[in-house]
Amino acid sequence: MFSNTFKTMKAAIPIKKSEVTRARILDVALDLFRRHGFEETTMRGIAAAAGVSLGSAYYYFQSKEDLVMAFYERAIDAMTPRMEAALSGASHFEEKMETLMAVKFEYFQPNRTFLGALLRHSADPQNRLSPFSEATRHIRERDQAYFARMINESRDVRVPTELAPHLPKLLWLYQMGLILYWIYDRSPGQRQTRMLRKKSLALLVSGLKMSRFALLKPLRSKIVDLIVLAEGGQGYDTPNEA
Amino acid sequence: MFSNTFKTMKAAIPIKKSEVTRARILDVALDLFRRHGFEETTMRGIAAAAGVSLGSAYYYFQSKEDLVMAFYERAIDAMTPRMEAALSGASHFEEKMETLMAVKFEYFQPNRTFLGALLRHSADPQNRLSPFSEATRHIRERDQAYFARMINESRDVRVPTELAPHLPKLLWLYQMGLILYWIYDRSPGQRQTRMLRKKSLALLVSGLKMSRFALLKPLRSKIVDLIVLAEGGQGYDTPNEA
DNA sequence: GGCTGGAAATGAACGCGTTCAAATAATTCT
DNA sequence: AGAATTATTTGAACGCGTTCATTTCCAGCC
Repeated sequence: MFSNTFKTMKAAIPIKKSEVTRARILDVALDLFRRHGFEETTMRGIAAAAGVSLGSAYYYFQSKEDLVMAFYERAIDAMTPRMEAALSGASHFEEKMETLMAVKFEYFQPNRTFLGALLRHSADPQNRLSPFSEATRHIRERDQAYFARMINESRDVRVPTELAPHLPKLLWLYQMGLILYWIYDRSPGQRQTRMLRKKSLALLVSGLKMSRFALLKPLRSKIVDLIVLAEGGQGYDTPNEA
Repeated sequence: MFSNTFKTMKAAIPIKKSEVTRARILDVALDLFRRHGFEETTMRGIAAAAGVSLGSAYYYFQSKEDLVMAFYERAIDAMTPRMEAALSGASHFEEKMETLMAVKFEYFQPNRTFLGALLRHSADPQNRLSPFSEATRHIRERDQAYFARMINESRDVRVPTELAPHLPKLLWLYQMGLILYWIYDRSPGQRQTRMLRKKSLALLVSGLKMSRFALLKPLRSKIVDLIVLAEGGQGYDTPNEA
């Protein structure tokens, strides 16, 4: 079973040959995606460049989209330690948020163009590649957990209790929006997005601070109401008037 | 050239035969889309059902997506009189907004499912079918003009002058968001969306009314700032700090 | 009538993602 | 060891959207 388990050696590292092949196909594919874009890259091209038959490529990846899913997984794994560092490196909420997002933007930078081909299905929760799909749920939740941690570990921002449980999802959504904007940002060096990141985050922070004002209680409640309604909807039996 | 120009009749209406064929293909296509969905319907199937060859279908419509574009055009033409009626029928802002959106939801109702197949590219402004694309610009602008009119004709809502020029686009965006939500709303009868429409509109209206408070001036300015930054970006040379 | 040029119509062919029955290689069982 | 089972590999084939060289149609002109 282990092709690298030499008969004469005891301590060979058990890496399946198939996993090497799988990794090679993925590497080649991502390289081609980055260089020529998602659409332009064909499965036949990937197979040829990886030195396998077309059928073999499909043996390891059920579809072309699956290659992108594998990229997703790889990305979140690679970003995890950097996100940890970002969280412990900063102390204030705004700074934490900033560095957390910087990790993502830096990591996705080389893949920005082909990431677009992927996120253009983002509005469709039915599509596997959508950030809202069932297939990406584990990635999404793992990601949102970081925002939750970030909120808990920030002592400078106090969130109203009714808003607190929804904040991780909201921040994640905010981040997705920025990434989406970034992908289609045609300004040189995407400085448009950089500006938007800075200004919107500042606004977000002041909004969060404002959200505690007692005067805004009714408005806040209505907003939370709306969030609950919009996000879940698993058969809440909502009364006619709120 | 005019096949329905009978030799013995003078006043025959000059409808090109080709236009009849074109319309027939479109009718058949939309019918199939509605009944079986966009993906499931093939160009070969459309051609067969319309009684033309595959090549002919492509003679009239450059692509499968073009059929959807034609649907768009047809939709906005059909909705125009109803939107006029909606605007003049109501007097208050909230009511106008409500009826205006009701027109859309009613018209799109029978096409809800296949509209999804189309709007799932909505996040990609490069895609022709996206509501943000260059190809749909004329539809979008024509649509936004209705929101502009609605604001002007509503005497019960006064909008801060700095916010006013952006409001049509914002309202249009709000509407697009609701439609998108509606399309993927899996609750029975999409009552989830109905609730969301009601509550979010109420919140929107109170938000608009609040936006005039002098106390909120700095916040408002920052938001407008953000809107300007996000929407255009045609090379604004924005200073470092705002 | 025949001629002509553009509009309309055609079906074969291409490249694509994907599927699949079959062949081959590797591993496990006896 | 050999047999049985499982993992991997293969290329042909399918259905799709799309393209294109070619043919058919038809109104206007001689």
